[in-house]
Amino acid sequence: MENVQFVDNISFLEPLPDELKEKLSKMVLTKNVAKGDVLFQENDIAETIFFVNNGKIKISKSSPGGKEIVLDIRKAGEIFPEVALFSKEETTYSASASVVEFGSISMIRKADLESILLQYPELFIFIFRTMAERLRLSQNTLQNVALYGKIGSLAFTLVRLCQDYGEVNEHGITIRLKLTHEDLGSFFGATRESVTRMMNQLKNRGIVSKENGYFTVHELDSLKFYID
Amino acid sequence: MENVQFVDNISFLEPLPDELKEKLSKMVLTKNVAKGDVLFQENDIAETIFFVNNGKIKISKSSPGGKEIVLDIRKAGEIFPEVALFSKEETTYSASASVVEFGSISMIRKADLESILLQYPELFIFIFRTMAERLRLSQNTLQNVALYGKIGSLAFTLVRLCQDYGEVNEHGITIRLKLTHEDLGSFFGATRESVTRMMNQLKNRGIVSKENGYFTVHELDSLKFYID
DNA sequence: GACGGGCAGTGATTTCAATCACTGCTGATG
DNA sequence: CATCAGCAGTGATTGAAATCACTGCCCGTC
Repeated sequence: MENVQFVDNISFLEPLPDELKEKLSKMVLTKNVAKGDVLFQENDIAETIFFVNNGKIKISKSSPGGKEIVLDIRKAGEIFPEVALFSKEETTYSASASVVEFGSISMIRKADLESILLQYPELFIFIFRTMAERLRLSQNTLQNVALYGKIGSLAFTLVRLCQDYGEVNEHGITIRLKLTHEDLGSFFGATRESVTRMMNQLKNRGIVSKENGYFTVHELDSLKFYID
Repeated sequence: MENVQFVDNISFLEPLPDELKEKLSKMVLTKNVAKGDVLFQENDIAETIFFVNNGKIKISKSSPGGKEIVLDIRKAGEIFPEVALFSKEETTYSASASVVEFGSISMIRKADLESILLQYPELFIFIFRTMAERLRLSQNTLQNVALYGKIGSLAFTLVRLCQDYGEVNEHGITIRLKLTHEDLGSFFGATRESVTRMMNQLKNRGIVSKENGYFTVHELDSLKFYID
């Protein structure tokens, strides 16, 4: 069954008693998604919560002028948007979600997941913690963008991506996400050209390099130096 | 009793059954605080959660260079830092808290409040919602700082302060918080001089004015125009 | 193997905001 | 009521990053 597979993909559901797992499985709808697919847009009514079984989902907000800020990229095993849980009827999503790497997602109605959470506080606590981490991240990013300049924000973003998507190897930490300079800039509001210039600095100092589309950080500590 | 008073001050505790209220009252310590008092610093071990009975508490992060970013100002009836609840042992506060308007606060051990929350899911949901709102706010601020310039951020900050601290009167909405230009700038990372120049623009256009230390917004819609 | 699209690199210029260096005002305090 | 501290206002200058306008490269595909 598709949906039995789903429960196994999402590790934090593991501690659930079999009975609840069964129940959950019946509540979700699983489907494949392709790069570029839009799961929801900012201001749509928030009725559905998503689990990522596979692939990568970009959570972002954009301005009428076409500029975009990426709040997060969710990967297998993660849930989004937790922020919509337990919100009032008619609350809207506060960001958009689109697929950046094809995969599979499972969808559940907000109210259904809420009732499961109330039956199983351990899960509720897990989601609470997840949201607390997002809040910390968002506030840290804000601090960087507001207090340190663009280079500080770039360094912060690279460190963060190393944590979430880093793969340690003999050269350092490789970020397992295909990213252009423009993509990087959209994490903190810098233009492609600015990112290019800043990355050249980092490259010349031997801190970062790029090979076939993936960035590798050679000196994580030097990056942290830029942050404070 | 001090602590019976405390429970009445915090409106979201109201739906609690008397028995739990009683229990809570025994767990909290209430004390008066004066302007400038520091309740905790970033990186202190997070063991205590606070309720504001009275007064205003500033939640902020600062840089080694002495610059500061204000994440929020909490007022009577609010709780902080929710983000620390259910965190692992030894987790530290991610921001500092200091008193900007004297008043009274009640303190409770993190673990004690957690156990109450688990016994009373309605409260847990309330806190969850509060945190979701903070996350939205933080992400919106980030969007503003990164995508719209400083004027956009200033406008956003004024709108936000109107919502949280606004008092509607014949002239418009007066923000019931004593704020200097420097204070305003610290919400989004601008210097005093920049805020002065931008505020002059807004003043000349009749959008905002300041009388004995309090800002009044005359045209909220014009401000929103700066945001998008 | 030629073509075209998407991304990176780079110089020149402009724009926005920080910084520096003052003056002026106001309200609290001895 | 004189003094002083803290905040606001303002011009000049500097600096960081955006914008504009290109060139060059790599890679997929026709």
